[in-house]
Amino acid sequence: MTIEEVATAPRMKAADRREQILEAATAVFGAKTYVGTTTDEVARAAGVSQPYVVRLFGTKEKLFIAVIERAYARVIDEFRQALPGDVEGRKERMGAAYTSLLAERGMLPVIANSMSLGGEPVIGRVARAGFSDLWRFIRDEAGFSAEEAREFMAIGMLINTVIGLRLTGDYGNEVSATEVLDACFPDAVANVRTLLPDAGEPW
Amino acid sequence: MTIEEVATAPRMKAADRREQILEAATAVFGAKTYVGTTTDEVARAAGVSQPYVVRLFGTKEKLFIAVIERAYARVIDEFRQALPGDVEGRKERMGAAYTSLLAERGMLPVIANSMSLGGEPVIGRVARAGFSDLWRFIRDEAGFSAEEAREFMAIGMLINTVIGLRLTGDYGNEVSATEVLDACFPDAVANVRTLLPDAGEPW
DNA sequence: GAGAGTAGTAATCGACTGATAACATGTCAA
DNA sequence: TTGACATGTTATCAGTCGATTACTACTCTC
Repeated sequence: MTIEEVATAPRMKAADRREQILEAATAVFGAKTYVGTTTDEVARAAGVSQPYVVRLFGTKEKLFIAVIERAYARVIDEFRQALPGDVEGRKERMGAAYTSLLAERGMLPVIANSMSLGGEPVIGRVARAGFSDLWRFIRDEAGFSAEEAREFMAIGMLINTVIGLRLTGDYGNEVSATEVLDACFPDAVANVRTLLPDAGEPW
Repeated sequence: MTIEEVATAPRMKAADRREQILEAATAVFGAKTYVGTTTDEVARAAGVSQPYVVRLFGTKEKLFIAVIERAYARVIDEFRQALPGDVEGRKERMGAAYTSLLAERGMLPVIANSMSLGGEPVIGRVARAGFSDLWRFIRDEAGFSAEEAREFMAIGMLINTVIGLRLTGDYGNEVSATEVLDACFPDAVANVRTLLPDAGEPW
């Protein structure tokens, strides 16, 4: 049995396979949006057949809901890990925690995408709940004031925009992109750019 | 010839019909995203047949590009009208100008949607150009510093999120939503809510 | 070692969608 | 008024996608 075969070996335990599919789905949904993604693309990214994806999650909608619930939880978890330490540096640490999630494919884009689906009856509810959880964490656990929370979230949304637009590819070539990136990622532009393969499709 | 017939009367001049379709398309694309919208929905919203929409604009993609170019231009135009007057109040006037665009169905959502389509080869380029135009206007014509521009844009993106999530429906019922809305629309919450029919689909 | 549950695939289908083709009707200049 | 062009429509198609069905193969327990 070769290593490659092990990587996509069949007969994985269902829970593990679920997690593997969720990770793949996050990447694909993040790159191509909820509506723009086919269950077959998710399946191939996860190395399983399309019907299996559907059967494991019921419907494409339920799969997406699992993806964004996992994503919101992941962000909050990452924020929580950034809490300990001096209070003055807390905001910076949490900001760094957020951008560090760029390394996890689709994690941020999928959240951004969910925030434009408020019109969807089911997904909309889940997305609003996720947003609410996020906001409450920042206010209650992180102890931000309403103004601080607004500013922090606002910058986060701007970062999402920069990611969604793939502005990183214009860094250095286009004045606006360069300025925005410098503004969003104060001293981490070089680092961030290594995480974002420019025009590369699947984040 | 009845008035109703006049309203959707045939034989409109092509330029007018184009504009009418663009307006309808903005509303529909704004409510259901680019990928999630069918050319037939746009056609019915505009009161014409689906093939005619396709023939007037070539493809669905070209139609969407026309929609977002029009939307970015509209926003900048609205900002420009807010420039005259004392410099101190400029930022507030521009903010009000932005939220006033909520009255134009789909205008803001369509821009928000375009900003998540950076991965699309053609649309992505147009969206980045629109964003760049916006940024340059704020920096050069409005005279914002880089920090001011970042903050202004960031709040704008947060507003887009609030809109996309349909958070307004939770105002008063849900603490997070109430706080965010109060933070985003300082003294215009009541006014803004009249512009946003809560759970209503087509913004 | 057998059989029952678990993990997975191949085949297929109905519904939808963007686009095209063919055709119809209104308008305007000469 | 006529004919050429502009403004539209109906009918239809080829491709795509989520979901279902029926089947196979592995694995673990008793």
